Amino acid sequence: MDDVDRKILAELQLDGRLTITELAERVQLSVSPTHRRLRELERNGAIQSYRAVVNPEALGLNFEALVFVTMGEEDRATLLAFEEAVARIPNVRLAQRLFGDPDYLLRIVTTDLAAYARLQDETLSSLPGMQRLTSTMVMKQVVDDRPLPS
Amino acid sequence: MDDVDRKILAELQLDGRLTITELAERVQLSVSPTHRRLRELERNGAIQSYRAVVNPEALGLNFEALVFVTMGEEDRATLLAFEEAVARIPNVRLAQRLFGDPDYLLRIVTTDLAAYARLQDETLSSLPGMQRLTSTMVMKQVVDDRPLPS
DNA sequence: ACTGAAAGCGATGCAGA
DNA sequence: TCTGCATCGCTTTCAGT
Repeated sequence: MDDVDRKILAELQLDGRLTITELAERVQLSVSPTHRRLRELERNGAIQSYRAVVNPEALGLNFEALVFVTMGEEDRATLLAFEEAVARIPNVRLAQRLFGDPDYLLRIVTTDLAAYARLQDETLSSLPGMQRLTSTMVMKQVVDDRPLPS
Repeated sequence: MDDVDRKILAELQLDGRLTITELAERVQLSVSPTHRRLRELERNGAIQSYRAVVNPEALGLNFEALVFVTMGEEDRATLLAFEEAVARIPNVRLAQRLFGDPDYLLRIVTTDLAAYARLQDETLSSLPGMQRLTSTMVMKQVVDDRPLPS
């Protein structure tokens, strides 16, 4: 992991479909070693995947909420069951376990407020071990899933 | 935006470097119309960009925190100044304005706790209009920036 | 570990239905 | 709007330094 590798990661976070030819020009190296470095970054897990960034509104997903979860039981089995249940809900884009209170943050997208209300009532509020939910509507994306800093 | 377009978006969220040839097979169409549809999805903004998903640890970014921000002043000019200042901090991966309290959520990555402490003291705690910060360390990614649901 | 070249394969554009 | 084809460029591998 030298400066060239870091530059490759930076460029591919900005444009994940860069051709190796173009990438080679940007890192000032010929095609072969650029190709070799890229494959190695993929192999060793520095590059986890490639993704198209899709506009949620194009899919009619116009509503986003953050949910703060406080757990009632904190034993290992309950947390595992909670986390597996959360991972099975497709509307959950991000779920993080936190230190302190709340125990979890969930980032959730739905088509609209009504769909969210249904999701909370039918699914979220009966997650295993969950004691209390506090949810907040997102008004605006100020910084929207930016690349990692160098 | 028909079912084929939705399928294209779903596939490219799973693998943003799919070749058009491979994509065409997955959506059961020949290469030309698949190509045409893809370019149209890019042109109309349904596909906003392509990204390599990089493992933060590969770049030594081992620390993540969530910061809840309560504003002291809420006039338009102050909020604008706050949002612009936040957007200029490279460690901020996500910033959202929320309804209710807190006013903003920030998702922040740094190399370690010490670097975060420095960032909070030197930068975050003097953001324009900011009244109060509450920060929480992230213990674990349960669901890590998943594709949008279909 | 990089350079340069050769071969295979995909992207892109076009004719025809 | 689709299929099928032709051209061009990129990816991938390999010999040489």
